[in-house]
Amino acid sequence: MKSQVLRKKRKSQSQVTDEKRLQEGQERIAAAALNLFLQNGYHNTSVREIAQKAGLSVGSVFNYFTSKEEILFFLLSSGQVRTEAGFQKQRTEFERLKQNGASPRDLFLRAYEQYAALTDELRRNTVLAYQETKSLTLAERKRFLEGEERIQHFFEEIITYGAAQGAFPAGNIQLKAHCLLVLAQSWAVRHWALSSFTKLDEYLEPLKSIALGILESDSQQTPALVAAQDGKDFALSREITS
Amino acid sequence: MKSQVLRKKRKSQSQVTDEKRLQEGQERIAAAALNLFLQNGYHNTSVREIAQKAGLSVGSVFNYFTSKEEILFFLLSSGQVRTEAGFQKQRTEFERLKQNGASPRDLFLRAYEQYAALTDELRRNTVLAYQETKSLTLAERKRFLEGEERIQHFFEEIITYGAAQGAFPAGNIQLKAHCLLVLAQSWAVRHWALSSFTKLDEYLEPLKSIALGILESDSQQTPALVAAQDGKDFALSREITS
DNA sequence: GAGCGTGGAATGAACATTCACTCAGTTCCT
DNA sequence: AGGAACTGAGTGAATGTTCATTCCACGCTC
Repeated sequence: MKSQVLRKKRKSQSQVTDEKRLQEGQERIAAAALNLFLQNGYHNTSVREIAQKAGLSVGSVFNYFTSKEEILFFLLSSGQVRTEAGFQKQRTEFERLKQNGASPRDLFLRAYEQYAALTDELRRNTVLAYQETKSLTLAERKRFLEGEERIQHFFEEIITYGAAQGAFPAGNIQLKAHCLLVLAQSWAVRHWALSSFTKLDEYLEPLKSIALGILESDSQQTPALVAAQDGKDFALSREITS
Repeated sequence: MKSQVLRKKRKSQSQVTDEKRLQEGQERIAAAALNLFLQNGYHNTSVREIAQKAGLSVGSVFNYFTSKEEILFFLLSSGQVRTEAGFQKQRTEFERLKQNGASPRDLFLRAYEQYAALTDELRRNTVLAYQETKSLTLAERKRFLEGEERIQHFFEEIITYGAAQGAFPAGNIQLKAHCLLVLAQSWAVRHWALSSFTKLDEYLEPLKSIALGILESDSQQTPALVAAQDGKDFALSREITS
């Protein structure tokens, strides 16, 4: 796959040419940067600190990346690349499972487990993504969000398949995919609020039944409106904030 | 309630003394800052820009806030303050609804609607919170996260009450509250992925049935494990990322 | 094996810029 | 007149990036 992730401009004359060495160096620098970014934020981390943590000089960092921002983009997109690769692998696996007569429900659970496992492994990258997407240039930000959309589409496909099989209702597929994604990602993003779950499995296990509930929810049948007898109440939220 | 949110050090001699004027000024500056922070991020926004947008000079900004960071904290915590105030108001309203024989289910829906409305109104603050919590000092960051926990507790209380009434199963209350919160907040945080929902209500309406599903999910009964016949598959997620 | 040339890689002082914050002076209002 | 509020040029510190220089591993020649 090479390193098509980065589109180098190579304007500086001194640049690492050996592909293997380049990749290893990038990985090392990025790993150091990830720690610092998560600890202090992107903007409060200087290139000097990154260089020091990576065991390099300031100048060398710029032999591996053309800018500080490129390090950030490297971190964010490498998470996506891995996730998409995972889904691609699943595509082929799905065919096999379908042959074995696996139900849409099982297919989904399988995919969800794997996505959750990935989010767990890339927990730090995910957090960084939520926090620092804004620090990218407009073009890179757009590219990144497109990747996120592609991931959501995977889930939409799975749900669509299940709906076509009549396994779950067809309504609001986009919303369902969104909710499923968000709940999985929240393991990373709001990890501080889930301290009672020490390991992913403890969180994932109950989450799976919630996820199935989402899949099977039929959003067409709206739940009865509450307190409809008292019109004033609905202005309360506005009142609060004025 | 005064403005206990901010603990001023007042080291500079020139400071706005009139309480009312102070608050109004802070509101105006903060409003200008919020726009800029969301557009360009906290660190890419200079105090000069904030001052200009607020129609003030640089120096004056520092008559209202002692530091740039204090503006950020003001924005983040004012969102929380409003949310908590909203919940407090609901507390009393709950008593009235209970008298009228409202079911726990209705109580919850009522609370959820209001929280969603608040999140919608404070959408910008919420996004900022997710992005820039890291830019606070450690002490302030801690204080902010404590506020978030308090909000989650409100939901836990509601669920606990409903469970005590036997309206929904009691398992994993913390998890349920977390999921409900996250899904509501995702309207703000992942708003770009929900472009097909133009108005909060379009999102909230189907979300409510999902939320009820979460409430009623019984996480004790774990869903049947998938592909249990093929042990290798469970290592795949690890394989993907190596 | 000694001496030399070559070029990829590492270095860190230097540069230009930006920015939060200050303060001496001014304006405004009563 | 007098104090509260405002002003904005100035300050010093910090930062991303550059580049002239150094380092070093290798192959070549004698």
